[in-house]
Amino acid sequence: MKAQTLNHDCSTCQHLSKSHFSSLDAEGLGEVNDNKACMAFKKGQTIYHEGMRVNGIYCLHGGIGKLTKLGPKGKDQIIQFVQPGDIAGYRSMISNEPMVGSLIAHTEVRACFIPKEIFLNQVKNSPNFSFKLLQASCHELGEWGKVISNMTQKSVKERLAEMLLLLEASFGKNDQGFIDIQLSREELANMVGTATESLIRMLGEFKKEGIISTTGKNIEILNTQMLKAEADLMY
Amino acid sequence: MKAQTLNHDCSTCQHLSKSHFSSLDAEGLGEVNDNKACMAFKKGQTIYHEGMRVNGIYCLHGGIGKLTKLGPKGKDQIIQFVQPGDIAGYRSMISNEPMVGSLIAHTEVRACFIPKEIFLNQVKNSPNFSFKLLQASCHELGEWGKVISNMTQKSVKERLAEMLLLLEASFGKNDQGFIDIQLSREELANMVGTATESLIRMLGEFKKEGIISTTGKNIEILNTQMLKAEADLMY
DNA sequence: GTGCTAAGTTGATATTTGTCATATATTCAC
DNA sequence: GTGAATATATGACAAATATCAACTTAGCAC
Repeated sequence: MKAQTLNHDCSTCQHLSKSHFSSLDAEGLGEVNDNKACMAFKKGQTIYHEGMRVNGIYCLHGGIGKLTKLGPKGKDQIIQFVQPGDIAGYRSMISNEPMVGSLIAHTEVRACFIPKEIFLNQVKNSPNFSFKLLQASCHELGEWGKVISNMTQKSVKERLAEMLLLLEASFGKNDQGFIDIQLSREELANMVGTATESLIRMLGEFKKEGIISTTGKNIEILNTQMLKAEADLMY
Repeated sequence: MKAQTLNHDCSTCQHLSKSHFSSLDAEGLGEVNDNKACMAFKKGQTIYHEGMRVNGIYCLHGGIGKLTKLGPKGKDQIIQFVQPGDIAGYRSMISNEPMVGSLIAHTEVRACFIPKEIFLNQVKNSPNFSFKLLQASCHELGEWGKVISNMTQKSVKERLAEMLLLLEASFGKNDQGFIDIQLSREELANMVGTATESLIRMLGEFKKEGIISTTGKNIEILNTQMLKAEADLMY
């Protein structure tokens, strides 16, 4: 197996088309490319900490990152996953606030660090890019609004059902039909906002009803319709 | 009492300085001013409905609006209040999605409707304005992130305590020391994400402990420190 | 004022969820 | 491989919260 070139070129990055950076012109992309620093992070490593002021953003091009937020009770809640093509940390950069969450390498992660000034230059100079970011953040606000009303109004079981559907939608299935991300029961529990034991019980119920099956950390959705019904989705 | 002029001028609007429109130049503001339509809404009236596609945004200059989101159980949850100087609906306009919530006049409301194309013109032509919006939406994302982890990890009592503090912070106190917004018990319950009866009980506990006092819909915070402790705020 | 309606309150009880203890399984260093 | 650490699972119980029913109060049209 050929070793992956660590310091690859943005213009030939296979994730460029999915990234906001695709709306930059050649000059802008060149500036980013010339000033970025490619980095590799081991599984479990913290890329940046909540509350920190970071001097740039990270653009993932390999692996999966997780954005976690320390809750008032000291539990780390997973707020969002970061996948190749996604950029992390731009919110804090733009609103000039500390990072609202920590970015952790959930698998081995490869990411480019782009210094704050270079990033802000693009925002300033490229109306296209800036509008793309604005669109993205507005879209995300809508999504988070849904999350808020789901979290406050749905039961744990409904939230779990919905989360499983969301995980399958964003990570897809692997060859064996399992959702293509590995999460511990504790992580699942933290995402849904419940105790680990409760989560295990509800997973068990779904298994008993034949809606899902699990092998270790692998989860397969057997009956999407029933799961949607459990999630109380009307759409 | 002199009747308020309905169709007032943006450039002399007393809320301009608090509004994102303040970052427009004279020409841009003029374009907005020439194309806006001032409107008045009675208490309880719906300004726009969730799921609708609206052809513009609303800029409040009088009264209080509430942004509500229909939860999966059919309960209307208040997601956010809209105060003079705030604009509502810009997210959907920019991400080109249906409105994520309904805007309801919580008191009598006066607002200007600014057509979509005029608004988007300013976004396109004024980098300042566009960046302000980007900053605002990024800031809001941070706030909503906090809401998500609070909602999922805190108890109802803690959430109520925090909400009371937030209400006082954003609406202030009136002459008699009451928080300067009137909300029904049901609305309070929906904001916190609990049943009305549960909310009443917890308000009762706070009263018994001397932390707050209530007269009808009026609520006064008697002991901010204790309320902060109840909210489990570490900051 | 009378009566009507909606909002607020309270108590009893059911349901959901969390906590603690403990058992079993899995992983990993060595 | 062995054993220690960690993750997963299950049961019993406690706490938090929702639901239902009844009742009281406040607001409002007439």
